[in-house]
Amino acid sequence: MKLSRQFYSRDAREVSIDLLGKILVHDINGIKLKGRIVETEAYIADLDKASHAYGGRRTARTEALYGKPGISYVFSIYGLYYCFNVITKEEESAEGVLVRALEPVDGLDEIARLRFKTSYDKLTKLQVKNLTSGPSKLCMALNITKENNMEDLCGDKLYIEHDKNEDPNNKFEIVHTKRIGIDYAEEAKDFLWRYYIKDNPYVSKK
DNA sequence: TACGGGATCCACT
DNA sequence: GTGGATCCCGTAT
Repeated sequence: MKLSRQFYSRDAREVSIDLLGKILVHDINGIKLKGRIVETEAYIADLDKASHAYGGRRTARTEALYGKPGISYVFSIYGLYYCFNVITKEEESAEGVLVRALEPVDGLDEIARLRFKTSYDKLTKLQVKNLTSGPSKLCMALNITKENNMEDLCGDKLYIEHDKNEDPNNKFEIVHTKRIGIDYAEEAKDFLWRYYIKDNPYVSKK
């Protein structure tokens, strides 16, 4: 079952936590690439010097952050990579969740090809671990690019769904810790706004 | 119009 | 653990 607009219409920190264990799906001409979300980070412009929209900064790039909950914000970084966020809370609020790592679930051969140009069964152990264990790795793996910026995740192409195999009696443990790669953000760099599933091998950094 | 740097990854040491 | 890749965007001139 697909996550509803309502799911996204909450504080980015709550959404970050509840996204753990959910399945990100990119439908590429009928081939479904799927990964279980195992690591997220919250960004809340009003409180957060690490946010691209801090201080009400509003440009062509950050426009998605101000959009309605449940749309994507994909930005490019270091000239060659992309990062994927989901927008939360409400229009004009500039809150979002960076999806930092996935555990590959479906479309494994296609994912392996997109990352390493080979089939899944030919991957080394290290390559398997590196398939989706980082924010830009997962974009390469699921073929998420700037073309997917401001995509409505309540649509049929790029969306997030509940994991039907999740066992409600055996809930995973969630670690709350500091975010990555934002040392410039002064006090905000110490906010415990990164969340991950304890002991999952695809988490980008312990 | 120019310049500097980034919510990263990878190869190499 | 370190540095290079590589380009788009934000900010200043």
